[in-house]
Amino acid sequence: MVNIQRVAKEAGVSVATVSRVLHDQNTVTAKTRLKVEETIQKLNYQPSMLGRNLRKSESRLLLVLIPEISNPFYFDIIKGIESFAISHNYNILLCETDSSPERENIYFDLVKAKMADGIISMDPAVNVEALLDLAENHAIIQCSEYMIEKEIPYVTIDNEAAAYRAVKHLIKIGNKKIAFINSNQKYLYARQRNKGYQKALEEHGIPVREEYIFHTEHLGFEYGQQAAKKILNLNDRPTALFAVSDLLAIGALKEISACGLHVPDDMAVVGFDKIEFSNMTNPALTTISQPMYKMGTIAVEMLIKKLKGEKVESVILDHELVIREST
Amino acid sequence: MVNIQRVAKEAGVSVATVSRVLHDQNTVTAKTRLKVEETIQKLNYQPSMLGRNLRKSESRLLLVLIPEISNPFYFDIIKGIESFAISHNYNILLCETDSSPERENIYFDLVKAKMADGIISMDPAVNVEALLDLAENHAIIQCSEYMIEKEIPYVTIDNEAAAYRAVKHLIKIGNKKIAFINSNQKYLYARQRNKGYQKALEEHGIPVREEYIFHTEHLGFEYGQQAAKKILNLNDRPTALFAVSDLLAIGALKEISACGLHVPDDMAVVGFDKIEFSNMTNPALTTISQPMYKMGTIAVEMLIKKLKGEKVESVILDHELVIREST
DNA sequence: CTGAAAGCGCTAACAT
DNA sequence: ATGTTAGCGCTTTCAG
Repeated sequence: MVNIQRVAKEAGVSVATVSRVLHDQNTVTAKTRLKVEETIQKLNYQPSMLGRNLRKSESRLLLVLIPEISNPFYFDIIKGIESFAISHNYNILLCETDSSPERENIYFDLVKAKMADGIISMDPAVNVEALLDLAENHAIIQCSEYMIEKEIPYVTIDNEAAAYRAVKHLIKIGNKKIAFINSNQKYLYARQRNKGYQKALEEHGIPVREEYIFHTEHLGFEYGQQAAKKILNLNDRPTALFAVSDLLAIGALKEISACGLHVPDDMAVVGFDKIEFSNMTNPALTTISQPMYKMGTIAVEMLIKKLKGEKVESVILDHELVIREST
Repeated sequence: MVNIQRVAKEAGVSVATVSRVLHDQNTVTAKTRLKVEETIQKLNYQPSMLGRNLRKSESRLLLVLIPEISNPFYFDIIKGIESFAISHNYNILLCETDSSPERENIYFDLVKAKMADGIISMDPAVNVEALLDLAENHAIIQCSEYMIEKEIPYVTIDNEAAAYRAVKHLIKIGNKKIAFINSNQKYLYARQRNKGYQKALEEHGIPVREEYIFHTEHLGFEYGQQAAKKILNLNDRPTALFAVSDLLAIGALKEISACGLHVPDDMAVVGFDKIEFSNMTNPALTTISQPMYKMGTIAVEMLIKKLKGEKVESVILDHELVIREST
């Protein structure tokens, strides 16, 4: 392996000068610079980041914690994160936690061991204690999910307002019996969306019926199917349903048509997230769209600021209702 | 930051002893070990990987190159890679190349700069020259895609046999006019699957009709839709279609039902990959399943072997035909 | 404008 | 069983 010493010797200069050339410092004569650059070419020298990292005590690696790599909700966020990070000379380590504390710990340890500089956490099931603990000495940003009253900066949308908007849309087009497929209430976003659901109903004088509200353990097609099955078996069958995730809504769509019913005539359906699939279903899904890509870029921007020691403020972004064929 | 020196001083031993305790070497007295362990606890010492990495000249980071993070084809492969890697103390840097050479180069440079130890390439559009060049001095494995006659080890399935199997199934259930949605022939897998398609037809005395073969630039729903549109407009309309990717097949499904036609009665459809979503379509998609997870674990296993300097052999895995409602 | 040298935190060969 | 020490490759301060 050819190192900086070797280049210096070959070019007849000191390692300091090679380093200066490498970093575009103007304190080098054109002539010296040329000589060094030629030598670098000739020897095909590539500076090792290992040395650099140790010296500067940084890794330029950022961790992104997500529960499941296959959840399409994260795709565009990750794209945003990646593009911003790369353009600022950071790399992204995508970490699938499976919402398991052990798995999470591996990644937390990576930061403690200086193998990564900071974390963007998108796992709603993250171990809060551990995260807060880590945040004392390390740069951490939460994306999409967050903790009220805690000092970890976050970027998110207004979940309550978004759910309210979705349900209000269902009411406007004539539905009064609206089922709600929510995920586990231990997640803040689930509680907030539940609030939005209830608020919309109450505002229109529609009583909230507990038997219309369902909770799923995970976000996946099959959980949507199961919930839909229960909804369809209800005595006083709802005419519409709102699911907190497109995945759940798509599963429900499948179940509804499997029962020979028609969307939206027999049952209107609204999802959440506007994942790409949601336009491929039959009928195409009405859903809430979040500015994913932007959320990603903002999250890294905040993280990099934090890494520099700057003060960062949390951000709440706008959402949109995308009306398609399912309502 | 508390370092090994500090621990050594505090515990009244040498840094070597601390290092020995850290690495579970038995050459340390129980008493000394205890003292050191207590000190580590007390100071909350966490060894820095930066120092370790420089010293050992390794990063324990593996790159996984994929064209698109959102392509479900890769999900289980990645899961397999991750679990095997983590259990062997490696971490995975998932790299989205967008099939762009510039983007790819960023990652190749990461390896050259010793920031990563090796690469698993799954990008069929990878810059072959650059990859072969890199492979001269670095550990590289190809997964799913590969190069014939080149020395980079790979793990894959028999694409020709799989396509042959799919088309033969369509013939068996009574189809003679079978359209084929392939991706760009510049990819080896596309050429191999094309061979399988032709072989099945020829074996049953069915002439290969050029107008039944379509090529898409990318693998995405919308490309499948477009191709299906053309197929449906054909004078002598096919009664079945085989797509080289579930994504394409699902797009086709959407288009077919949008035209008021019925699958499988008017048009039987077979996909490829058995992505999760392929079971959520209406009707559920018949498809070819590859042992993704296993492919992933084998790929890392090969890479780690290579890193150790061992000789590795390429592997070809089995596939399966999963018959569902679309045929 | 350039060079010498310290040192980032760790491992491991060698010495005791 | 434990300590001493060189050195991984780099950046940066200080001197000249």
